[in-house]
Amino acid sequence: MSSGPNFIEEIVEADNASGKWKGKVHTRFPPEPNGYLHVGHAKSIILNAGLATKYGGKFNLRFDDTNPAKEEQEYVDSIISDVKWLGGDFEDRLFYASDYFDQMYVWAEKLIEKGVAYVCDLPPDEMSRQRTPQSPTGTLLPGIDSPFRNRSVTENLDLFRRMKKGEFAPGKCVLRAKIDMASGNINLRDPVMYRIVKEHHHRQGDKWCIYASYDWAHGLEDSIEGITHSICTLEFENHRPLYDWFLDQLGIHHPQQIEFAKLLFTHTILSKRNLRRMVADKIVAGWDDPRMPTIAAFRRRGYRASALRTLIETLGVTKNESVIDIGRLEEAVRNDLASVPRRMAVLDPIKVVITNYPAAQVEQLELDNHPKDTAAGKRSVPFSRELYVDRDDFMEAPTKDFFRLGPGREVRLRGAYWIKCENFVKGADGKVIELQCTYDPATRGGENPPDGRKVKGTIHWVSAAHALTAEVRVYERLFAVEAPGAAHEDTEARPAFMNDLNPESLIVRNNAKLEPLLGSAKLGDTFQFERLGYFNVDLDSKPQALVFNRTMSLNASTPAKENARPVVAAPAKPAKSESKPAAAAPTPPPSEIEFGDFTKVVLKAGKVKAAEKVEKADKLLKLTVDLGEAAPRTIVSGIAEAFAPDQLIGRNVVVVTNLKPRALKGIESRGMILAAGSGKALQLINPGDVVPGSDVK
RNA sequence: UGGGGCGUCGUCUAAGGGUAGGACAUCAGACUUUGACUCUGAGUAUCGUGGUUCGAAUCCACGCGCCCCAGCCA
Repeated sequence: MSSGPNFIEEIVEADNASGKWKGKVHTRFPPEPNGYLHVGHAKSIILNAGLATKYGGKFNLRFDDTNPAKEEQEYVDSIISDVKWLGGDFEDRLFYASDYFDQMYVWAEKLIEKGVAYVCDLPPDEMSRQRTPQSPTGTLLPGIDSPFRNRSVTENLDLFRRMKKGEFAPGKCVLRAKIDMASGNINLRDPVMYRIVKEHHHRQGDKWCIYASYDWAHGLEDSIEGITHSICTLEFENHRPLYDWFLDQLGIHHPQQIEFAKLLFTHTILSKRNLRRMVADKIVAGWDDPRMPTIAAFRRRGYRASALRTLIETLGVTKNESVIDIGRLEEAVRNDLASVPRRMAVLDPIKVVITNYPAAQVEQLELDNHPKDTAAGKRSVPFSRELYVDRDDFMEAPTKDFFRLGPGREVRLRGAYWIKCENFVKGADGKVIELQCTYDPATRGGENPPDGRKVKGTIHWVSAAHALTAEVRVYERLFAVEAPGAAHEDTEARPAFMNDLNPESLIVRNNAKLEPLLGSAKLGDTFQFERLGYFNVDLDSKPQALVFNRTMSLNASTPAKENARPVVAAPAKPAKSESKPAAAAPTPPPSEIEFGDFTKVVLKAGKVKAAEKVEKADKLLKLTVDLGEAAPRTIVSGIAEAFAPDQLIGRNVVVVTNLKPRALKGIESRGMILAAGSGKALQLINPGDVVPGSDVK
C-alpha cells in the first residue's frame, strides 16, 4: 500500500531539504460555505491535514466567504463538523476570509498607487468582449485595452473609495488589475479584483458593498495565514500566474500553489448544483440521505473516517484526471468495518416451526461475536421451537447450486442446530408463510453430527418469540450507470442524470426481526448482520422503533438465485438494463462493457441507413445504423479504406451494441461494426437477411 | 484556433537511463459453522512514429487523444 511519497510530498520534502520555508509546513482547506462537503472535498481535507501531520506542520480551516450572495451559516456549521469528523485538526485555527477584508482593501489601494490597478466602467458584456475578441474563423485574438485603463492614480483612488462607500450601483464599475491584455492566458487580461455587491454578508453584515474576487483574495488569505503550500485542484492551474502576480506586486509572504487532480467516482454525481437539485426535488431525503455522496451522508450511513483516509491514501495523489470505480470506496468501507461485532437479523422473515423441538423449551446458545477475534468474546442468543429465517434462504424448487433450504433439504442454523425442511405452507396469496422442519439434537452449536453427514449451507436465524421488530433500510448505489447523465440530454424539467437513477437504491424492510441483544444498540453502533452486510443505527432510530441502515453489503461471489446470472445472458436493451439486482448480488453486471471485454459483448444485426466520410480522418466512416431501437445509432468505423460510403447503405451488418460510447474525431460512436481482415481486404461480417435488432449468436 | 495541463494492465498507481512492480477488479483453485473473511495461482499495460543510447515508460523531435480557461463564481 505504501508507495513512495506522492508528488506533493516530494515538493514538501525538497523544500524542507533546501530550507525554503525553514522546515515549516502550513496547509489549509478553504471551502466556500455554499453547500455540503462531499467525497471530493474529503480528498482535499485528508491531503492537506495529512501533510501537516506527516511533516509536523499546521493545518487551517478557512471559509472563503467572499461572495455574500451565496453563503450561509448552515453550511459553515456542517463544514466544521465534517472537517473534524474526517480528522482535520485545525485546533484553534478557524478563519474567515471576511476577517481580512480591511487588510485586502489597504493592499488594493497600494496597487492603485503603484499604477497597476484601475477602476473600469465597462459594462460586463462589453468587458467580456474586449477580453476575448475572436477572428471570423474563431481564433482567439489579443484583448483590447479598456478606455479606462489609463486613468490617473488620483482618479482611480477617488473612484475606488466611492465604490467602497456605496456611491455606485452594482455593475456600474469594478476595480481591475492592470496586467496584460495580450496574454494567451485570459486570466491575465486585466482581471477583476473588486465588484460591487449590495447583499447582506453572513458575518460582516452590511459593512461592505465591494467584495474581492477569488483571484485577488485567495493568495492574500494564504499569505496572511503564513501558508507554505497552497494546494488546490487542477482547474486553478490557469490562475496560478495571477496568484503569483498579486503576491509579487505586494511583496508579501508568497506561498506556493500546487494543483492536484480531484477525486471523482463512477456511479456518482458531485456537482453542488446537481446535489442541490436532488435534495430540492426530493429524490433523496436530504443532504445526509445515506445514498448521497456527502460527508454527512457517509457518516449517517455508517462509513467511518478511517475508511476514507485509507482509501485516499491508497489511491494516491497525482495530476492525472481519474475516475475511481465506486467499488473501491465500497471495498474500503467493508475492510474498515471487518472487525465489528457480528449479530443475526432476518430482513424478510418466513416462520420456521421445528416440529420435533419441545414447545416450551428455550435454550441460550453461545455464539462468537467475531469469527476470527476470540477477544471479542461470546454472546448468548435464545433458540426455541419457532424461528424466523430469510425468504432468500428458501426455494420451493431449489436449483442444484442453491445450498440453502428447500423441500427435503438440510442446512445448518448458524451456531444452533441442523434442520431439515419437511414441509412448507403457503398463504392465500400463494406466498410461502411457514416452513415445517425437524432438527437434529446431535448438532447442537451447529456441530457436525457423528454420522458424517454434510451440509453445504449455513443460514442465519432469529427466535420468533424473542425477536425485536425493526425497520431496516437497505441501500444500493443511487445511480445504475457508471456516468450518470452522460447518455442523455439535459432538459429544464429533467436534468440528464435523473434518467439514470437506480429505482432500487432504497428498499425499506419494516418487518425485520433482530436478535434481542440488538435492542441495546445505540446511535453510532455498527454490526455485521451475518451474511447480510454491515448495519448501523440510524438517526431516526428510537428505543421502541429501531431503525438500521445497511452501511454496506458483503461481497457476494455466487448468484443467490437462478435469475442473477451476470455473464453471457444479454439484456435486450443494454443502455438501460439491470435495474433489478437480486438482493444478494448487490453489484449489477455493467450494462456497458469496456472495449476488449469480449466475454460480455452483445451482438445485434443492424441495417446501415446512411454513411459518410469523416473530415480529417482517412480511415473513418460515420454510419447511421438501424438496430431496431427507438432511434438509429451513430457508429464511427475505421473501414473507409475498404468501402465507399455508398456501398454500405442498405447493407446488413453485425454491431457490438453494448460498448461504452467512444468519441472518434469528436463524433460519439455508440457501437462497433464487426469485420474481418484489414485495410482494403476488409470484409464485413454479414448476419444474413434478418430484422434489425435481432440477436446474433 | 490562443493559453494551461494530462496520457503506464479493465481502473487507480509505482518505476526519475538498467528485471515494467503493487492495489482494486476479473478468472481459476484452496479453506470455511457467514456463498463473507483469508490464502494460492492466472491473464492483461508504457498513446503513436522517428531519434539519442550498449540499454528508453523515463531524454529529444514531430504527431495523436483527453481535460481546463474565455463569470463582476470559487
